[in-house]
Amino acid sequence: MNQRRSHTGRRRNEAARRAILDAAVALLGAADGTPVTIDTVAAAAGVGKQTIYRWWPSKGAVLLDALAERAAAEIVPPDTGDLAADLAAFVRATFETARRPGTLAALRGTMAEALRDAHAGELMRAFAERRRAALRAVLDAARARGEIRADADLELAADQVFGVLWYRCLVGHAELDAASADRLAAAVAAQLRPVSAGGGPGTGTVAP
Amino acid sequence: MNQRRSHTGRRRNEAARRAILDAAVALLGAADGTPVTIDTVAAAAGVGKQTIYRWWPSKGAVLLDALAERAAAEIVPPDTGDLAADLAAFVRATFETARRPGTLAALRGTMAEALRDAHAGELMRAFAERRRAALRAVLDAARARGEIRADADLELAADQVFGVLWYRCLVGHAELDAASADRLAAAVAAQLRPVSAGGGPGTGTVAP
DNA sequence: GATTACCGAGACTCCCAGTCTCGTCAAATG
DNA sequence: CATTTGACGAGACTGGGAGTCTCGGTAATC
Repeated sequence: MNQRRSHTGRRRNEAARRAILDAAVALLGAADGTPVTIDTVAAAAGVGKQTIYRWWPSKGAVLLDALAERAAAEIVPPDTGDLAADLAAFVRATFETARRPGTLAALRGTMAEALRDAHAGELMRAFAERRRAALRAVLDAARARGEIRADADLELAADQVFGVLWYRCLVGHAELDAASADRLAAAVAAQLRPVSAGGGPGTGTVAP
Repeated sequence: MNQRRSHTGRRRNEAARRAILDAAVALLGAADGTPVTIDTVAAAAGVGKQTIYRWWPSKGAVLLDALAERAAAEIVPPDTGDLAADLAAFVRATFETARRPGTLAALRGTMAEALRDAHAGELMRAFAERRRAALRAVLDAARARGEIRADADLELAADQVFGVLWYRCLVGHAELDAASADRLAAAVAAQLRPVSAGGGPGTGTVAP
C-alpha cells in the first residue's frame, strides 16, 4: 500500500527473463525427447530455479507467456477489404506459424500443462481468447462491409478454424498444410456470406 | 511362441477389469478435484496396482480403453437417407454425449495423459481415427447417394466437427450445446453439397 | 497334490513441481 | 563511501505420482 521508498535494491534482470522464455520455447520445440522441466529450463537459461518462480507462479505460466509472445508477433491480421482473401490469409498464416519446426511440440506441451494445472488452464483460456479476437477482428471488418449474413455465428466460425488447428496439432493425424488452410478458409467464408451474395459452394437454384 | 500347455493357472478376473474401467471413468468425471492416479483408481476399484499394470501398459492405456468403450456404445451412426439430417443427428449425439456430467473432464484428463505419454498418444490417435471413421461412414453413405460434391474434402469436414468438440472441451470457453451442433452440422453439410444442388447458405444467384 | 498364473497389498525407486536457504551482487539512499 | 534492499545462481529439500518388485494367498489346470 504505502511506498515510502519507490523501489530500492537490485532491479529485475531483463536478460534472464529473455533467456528463460527462449530456453522454454527451445526445449519445447527440441526434436530430441529432452524433458521440459523447470530444472532443464533453468539450466538451459543459465539461471537459478528461484529466478523463474520469482516472476512466474508456475511452469505453465512460463510456457503460456512464451507462447503468447510468439503468436502475437507472428500473425498480423490482414485487411484487404475482402472476406475470402482476409480469411485465407489469416488461416494460412496461422497454420504456417504452427507448422514451423518445434511449434507443434510447443503447442502440445503447453496444452498438456494447461490441462494439468488449473491456473495454466486459465492462462490458456485467455491466450485462446486473444487468438480468437484476432480472427474476430477480420470477421467484424467484413461484417461492417456487409459481407456477412445477419444470423451468422462468428464464434462458431472461429472455433472451426482454431478447432481444426488444435485438433490436428494435438492428435497428430493430419498436416496443417496450406491446401487445408485454403479449403477451411473458403468453407468458413462461404458459410458466413449473405444468402443473396452467393459465390460459395451452395451457389445455384434452391433445392426442389 | 511354443505353448506346450494351453493356459494353466488362474484366469483373468473379469470383475476386476470392469471395476478398474468403471473406477477410472468415475474418477475422471468426479466433480470434486479427486486426482486420477493409479493409486486412486486401484483403491476405488478395490484392486491392487499390479493388477492394473498386468493388463494395461500405462495409466493412459486404461483411460483410453475406458473412453473408447463409452464412445462406441453411446453414439450409433444415423442413416435416414439425407445428409443434412444424418449429419445433424451425428453431431448432436456427439456433443450431447460429451456434455454428459463428467465426460468433459474425462476427455480432458485422457488428452492430458495422451500428451504426457507417447504410447497413450498413439492410442488417442487410434481412438480419434475410430471416431472420424464413424462420421466418415455417414459422409460416405451420402456420397454414394450423390449428395456430396466431387472435390469435397471429407477429412477436413470431419476435423471441423471433432475440432470444435475438442477445442471447446479442452479450452472451455464455450458450451457444446445443441444449437451449436445444429449450426455446425448445417455449415458442414452446405460445404459438402454439390454446387448444383443448392439449399445451403450460399443459395441464390452468382455474385455480380 | 503339484504347478501355474492371477489376485490384493504395499514397500520401493525415479522423476519432477514447487519451496527454502545460502552467499553474492547491483541499485538506490544518505 | 557505507548501508540498505532486493534480485541473482546454486542447490538441498519436500511431496506426490508413475511404474516396479515382492509377498502371501487363491483359483484353474495337470
